[in-house]
Amino acid sequence: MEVKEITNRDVDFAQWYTDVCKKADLVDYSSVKGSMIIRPLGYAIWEEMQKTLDRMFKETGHENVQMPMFIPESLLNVEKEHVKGFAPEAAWVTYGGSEKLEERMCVRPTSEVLFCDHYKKIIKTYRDLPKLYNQWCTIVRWEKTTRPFLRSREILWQEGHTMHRTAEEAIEETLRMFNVYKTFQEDYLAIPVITGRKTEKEKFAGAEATYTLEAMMYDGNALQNGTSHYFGDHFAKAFGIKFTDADNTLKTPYQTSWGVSTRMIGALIMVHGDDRGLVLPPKIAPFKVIIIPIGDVSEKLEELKLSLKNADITYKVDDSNKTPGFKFAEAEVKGYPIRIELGKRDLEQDKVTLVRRDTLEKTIVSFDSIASEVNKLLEMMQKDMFNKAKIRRDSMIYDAKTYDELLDIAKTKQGFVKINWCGSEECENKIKEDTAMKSRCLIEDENVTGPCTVCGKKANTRLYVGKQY
RNA sequence: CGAGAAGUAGCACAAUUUGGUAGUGCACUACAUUUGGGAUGUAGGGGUUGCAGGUUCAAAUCCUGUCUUCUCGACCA
Repeated sequence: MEVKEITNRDVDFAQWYTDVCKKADLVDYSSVKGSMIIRPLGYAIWEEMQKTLDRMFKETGHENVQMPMFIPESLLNVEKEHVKGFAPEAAWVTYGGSEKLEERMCVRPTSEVLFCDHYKKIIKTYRDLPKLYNQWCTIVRWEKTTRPFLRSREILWQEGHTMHRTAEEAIEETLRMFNVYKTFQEDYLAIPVITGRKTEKEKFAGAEATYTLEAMMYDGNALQNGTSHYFGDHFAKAFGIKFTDADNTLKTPYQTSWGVSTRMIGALIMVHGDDRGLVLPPKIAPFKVIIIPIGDVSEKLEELKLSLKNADITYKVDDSNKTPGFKFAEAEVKGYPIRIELGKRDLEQDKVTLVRRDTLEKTIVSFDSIASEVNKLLEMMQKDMFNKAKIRRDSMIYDAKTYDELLDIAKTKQGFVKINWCGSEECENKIKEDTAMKSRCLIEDENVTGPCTVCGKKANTRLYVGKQY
């Protein structure tokens, strides 16, 4: 296996990202534009994400289902804001075999309408509520510009769709799942996220409110890393979903949806990676440890494997015929949290060398204490990675009081900017035209002092703006 | 979708200007020796030059179309 130079992260971030994706064997391109091949390491990371999230979904009462992949045009047309948002990027099926279809069908770009169509049939009484469904699937959006993990035409994701008896319950659900995402991203991916509501302009097509998780990449750009939507009863009304409540009157239920995708893998790369390649937070790494035997140490290797296994530490062994230096470099590209160098020199004193991937710091420990030392390091590393990312992010958040200040920051710095905002779309558009920055989310826990940073009129909220992927 | 660039072995490239046997390095395979930061020796394998047409005695090379990738913009979970 070849390990080649990776472009310097500070010289050309875009090229660095592509290099890491390819050289860590996460993805490959295919002959299908905009669809990526997720290779074993990339997919294993996704499986780790799925495993944890699926558990969290089930702990909060959700059930998995599988919906159709195709949406007849008439069904997509039922909710008009929704169609307007998604029709421009829908892929259409017009033939079945050699026969032209009477009604064309799009490949689902998201499944709200399919769930509604189904909910209409199965919700009759308040006793049927809430309905808490989730599906793991792929969706298709005909994106024009694509990049591995960040934006593709075929998206591997999870979408939760729920129906509730009251608006309050639905809002509670929207926020509950929003918090599940936040916990997952911060505790498992070690990615600090900024959370808040999207502006009217940026919210999901058909939603009443969209809550977003915004992560800052190493280069200061934002990546929307997950969303949770409250729909009110728009879709339910459009679809005619009704239930009999306890007071024997017909009512319309309230709806939510929420999703995260393999885009999170892109975030993982761009938040934690370095010039040597991928750096995986221990909790999401498919293998916590890579063992590199140096010379003939087969007897001790078996012993080591057993003690890791007994401690439930997942590992891989690189027993190829390469030189140690080569194996070290490759282990670094692939981001294994801990490398164990098992060589004769240390073993003579009953020691082994542990190297943590994030700091490349070496620790020499006694052979008998490996498992507990590894666990200690993994735990420390998980915390350190989060803190490091948070410190960097916080140092790249600016506050602009005046429009000139905003323009200056946009020109000379990278990162997010906090501003005062009057709430008008004109001001959002102006920022975008002048700086290429878009609204990230509202800042609801800060008081507004002073006028709108853009137009100088009365501001009624604080807002994060920033460039995005 | 607009502007620009590029596609020759797994990768990086040469041969294209001036049409004439597709080549180099790394990687790969076998064996041996090695092993604490990208090994060494010996012997080997791998190509319808992105794809489709056209011009020509002859096309990697010239012409047309098309696809894919990258960069920037527009669009966008």
